[in-house]
Amino acid sequence: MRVKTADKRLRILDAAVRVFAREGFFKARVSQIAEEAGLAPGTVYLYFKNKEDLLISVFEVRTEEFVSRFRAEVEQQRDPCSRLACLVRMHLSGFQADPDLAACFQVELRQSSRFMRRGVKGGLQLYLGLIREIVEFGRKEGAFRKEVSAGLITHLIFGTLDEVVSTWVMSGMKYNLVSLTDQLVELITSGIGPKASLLCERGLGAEGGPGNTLN
Amino acid sequence: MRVKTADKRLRILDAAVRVFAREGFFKARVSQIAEEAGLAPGTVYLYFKNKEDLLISVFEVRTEEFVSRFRAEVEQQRDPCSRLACLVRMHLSGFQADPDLAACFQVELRQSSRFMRRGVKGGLQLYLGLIREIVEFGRKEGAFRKEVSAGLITHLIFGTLDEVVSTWVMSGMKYNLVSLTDQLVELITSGIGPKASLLCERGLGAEGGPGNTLN
Amino acid sequence: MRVKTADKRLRILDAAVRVFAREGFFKARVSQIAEEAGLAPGTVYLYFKNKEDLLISVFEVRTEEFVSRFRAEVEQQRDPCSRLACLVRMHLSGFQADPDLAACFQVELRQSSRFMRRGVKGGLQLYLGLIREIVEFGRKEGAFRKEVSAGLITHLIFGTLDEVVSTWVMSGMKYNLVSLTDQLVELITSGIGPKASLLCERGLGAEGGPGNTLN
Amino acid sequence: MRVKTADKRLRILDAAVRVFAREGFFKARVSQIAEEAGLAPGTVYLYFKNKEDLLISVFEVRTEEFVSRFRAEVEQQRDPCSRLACLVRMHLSGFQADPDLAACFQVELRQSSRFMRRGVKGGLQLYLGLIREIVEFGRKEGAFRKEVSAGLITHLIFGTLDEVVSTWVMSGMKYNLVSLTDQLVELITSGIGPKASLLCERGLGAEGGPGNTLN
DNA sequence: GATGAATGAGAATTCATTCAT
DNA sequence: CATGAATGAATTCTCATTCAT
Repeated sequence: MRVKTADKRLRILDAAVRVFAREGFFKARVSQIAEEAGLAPGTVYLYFKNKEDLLISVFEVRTEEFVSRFRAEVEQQRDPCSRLACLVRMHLSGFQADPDLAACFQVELRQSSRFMRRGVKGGLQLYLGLIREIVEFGRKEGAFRKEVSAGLITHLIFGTLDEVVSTWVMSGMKYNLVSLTDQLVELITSGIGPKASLLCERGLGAEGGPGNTLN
Repeated sequence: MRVKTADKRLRILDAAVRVFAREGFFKARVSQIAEEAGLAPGTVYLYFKNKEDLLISVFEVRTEEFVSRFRAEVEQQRDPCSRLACLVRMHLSGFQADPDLAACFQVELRQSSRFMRRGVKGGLQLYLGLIREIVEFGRKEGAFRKEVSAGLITHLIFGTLDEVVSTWVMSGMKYNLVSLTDQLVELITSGIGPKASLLCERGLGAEGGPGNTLN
Repeated sequence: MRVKTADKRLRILDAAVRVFAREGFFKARVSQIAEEAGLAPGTVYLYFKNKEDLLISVFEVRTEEFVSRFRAEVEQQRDPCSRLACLVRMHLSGFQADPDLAACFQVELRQSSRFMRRGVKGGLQLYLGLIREIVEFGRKEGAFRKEVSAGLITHLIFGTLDEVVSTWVMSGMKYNLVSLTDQLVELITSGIGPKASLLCERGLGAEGGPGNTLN
Repeated sequence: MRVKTADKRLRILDAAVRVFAREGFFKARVSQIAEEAGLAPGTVYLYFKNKEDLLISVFEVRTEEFVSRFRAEVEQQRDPCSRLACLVRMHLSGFQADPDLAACFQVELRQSSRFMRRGVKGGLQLYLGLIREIVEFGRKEGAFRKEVSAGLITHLIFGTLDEVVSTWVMSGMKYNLVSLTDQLVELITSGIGPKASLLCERGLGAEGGPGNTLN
């Protein structure tokens, strides 16, 4: 029973990601999500309060997965710059690997005023927390500068990643997002590293490819 | 007639900013905006195609004003770093000076799927264009690095500013946004400058004040 | 404009009586009422707050008409017993003449919890007020007793009339309701005791006819 | 098993009276009634066809109890007037003693269209039957008049009692209902005419107390 | 008999938008 | 140009009821 119940919740979440990505949040019908999950419309409301709750739950659940997966990976790196690079790469590849989820996170989710007004504390704070850990670790190790507030650095990193992914989504997801990793890390680390850019030695990879709107 | 007409258009836009900020985009009633502008509901449709067009027009019009005002100011600076600093300061102070507008731009506007899907080319591209000009100028002058794509740098700058302002809005606009200017510029320029951070000599100003969620 | 507006309100009320009587309050569709009034569904909501408000407005409007019509007639009688007889006759004939309205008042209206909880002060109080005037007048003239509270008498009269009409409605409106007038007046004025109080001299009319469930 | 089963049925009925009185028929949730009876929602449907059946069963069961209890008491009186007085007193005190039941009978029950359309033959007919027996007995004994139809008299008695109790419920059950007994009996037996028919000798008791809306 | 998770029908209502005046 | 009364499309969500366990 437990299992079947958890299973249903997940089926609804998966269906929601697909339908939200395909139709957009407002056009998406709850009945359509239910059908795609193989359930009756009313059943959705046994697991989620309403349509917006469903959208936000998608974000929360997936973000939690991301955060724990990312953290496990990140902590295998001993070098602060590598940790940052690891995060950036996973962030970009996470979305590149799941276009539906990318559309949900970068576009549809923003149409929830509850989300935009940061009425959702969980997921985003969790993610910002992970970034901040990396920042604090880098400072402790002497790899990242300490004169600028850690919060500001955290938001610079998140803001940059978010904007880059959004631009990729908007431009039709046509170019290779992950290939921007090195350039991004270089930009960010050279900014937050105390000395010049040679601390983090990374060759600057190829651009995202043809049509890269970020060029 | 011309004047009165332009006047009405402006009155509607001003009313819209207030009502959108106060009620949020979806709760905002067109009839309420009309009333606040001293007009009948139908009249709004003589000037704007629909409610979303009104929201986006607010963005376009205000952004155009911003861009031309910012550009005039920016171009008075001869030094690339100063130009960047000027932009950052104006961006932050522009929103700090008009909380209603800030709420509109950072929260309500995102609820327009047309905006989020970048169906709006004008305003945002204009603003990104202004940032890019500064970046290109800095590169030409040898103050900003050339190994990383200018587009990426542009998005780093915009993404960071946008995230910082969003965070300020969400946290209740309680701290001083403008006072973050120097730290932000330092972060950005030290990242994008070819050599170490001493190119742009700026003292790191005070933090945003108590309750600054960016710390 | 005024006239057309008033006209629409009336058209809606008339349509509502018909639809409520035909379908019952809950089965009645607002869209059906609108259609029967030759209007769009939304228009109903320009004149009435919601479906229940429509039902209650039917009651209020019609009761006000009844009360002013009844009062005009009643006051032409100089004798208290005649006044009472006049009221009873008009009450019964009012419903007998309009079966749809009878169904609305005796059945559908009771399904509004707002009405049943006496959330509606206007109409019913108005009608009870009219009955009470007759009672007070009769007491002043020495025709009605003073040892029993006027309120109780008022409710005896109203309760009896209401129950008699309800019974008639429920039994299919098959017998002649008005013909019960004289018996009712006699009962009310003289009670069920054996000797006819000859104060109010009225022959006892025929029964309501075949199938009269009140026999 | 039998006993436990009957017990559950009763627990459901008791819970229903409380919930209907507290929430009103429509707002009342079957699951809430079940919970209050210490059972699962589905179990209610082993004992009752549906929610309306539950409401009507409350009425039927309680009315049957009333009728047999009232009849036993009434028949101990040998005098027709005393029988009537006994009925009136028991009717009033029955409701006064159980405010939840009063709310159910006078308000919620009327919201059942099946009840209002007299789709329920049992309980009400039973009660009307009891009243009628008293009327017929009074006629046989020469205490009640024969010129008026017994049915009409029955309905006068019931309508008056019903209206008086309804008014008491609506006004918040604040005054003493039972103390109206004597006045009511006097009114019914002797009418509203001026001279007290001394047939039924009963002192006119005190009014219902302060705030009595029947005054 | 008892359970309670799942069902799915069903319509009131809002409000952006129109267009006759 | 301006009005504002009228329109009508469009869908979430509830909760009584069922039935597999």
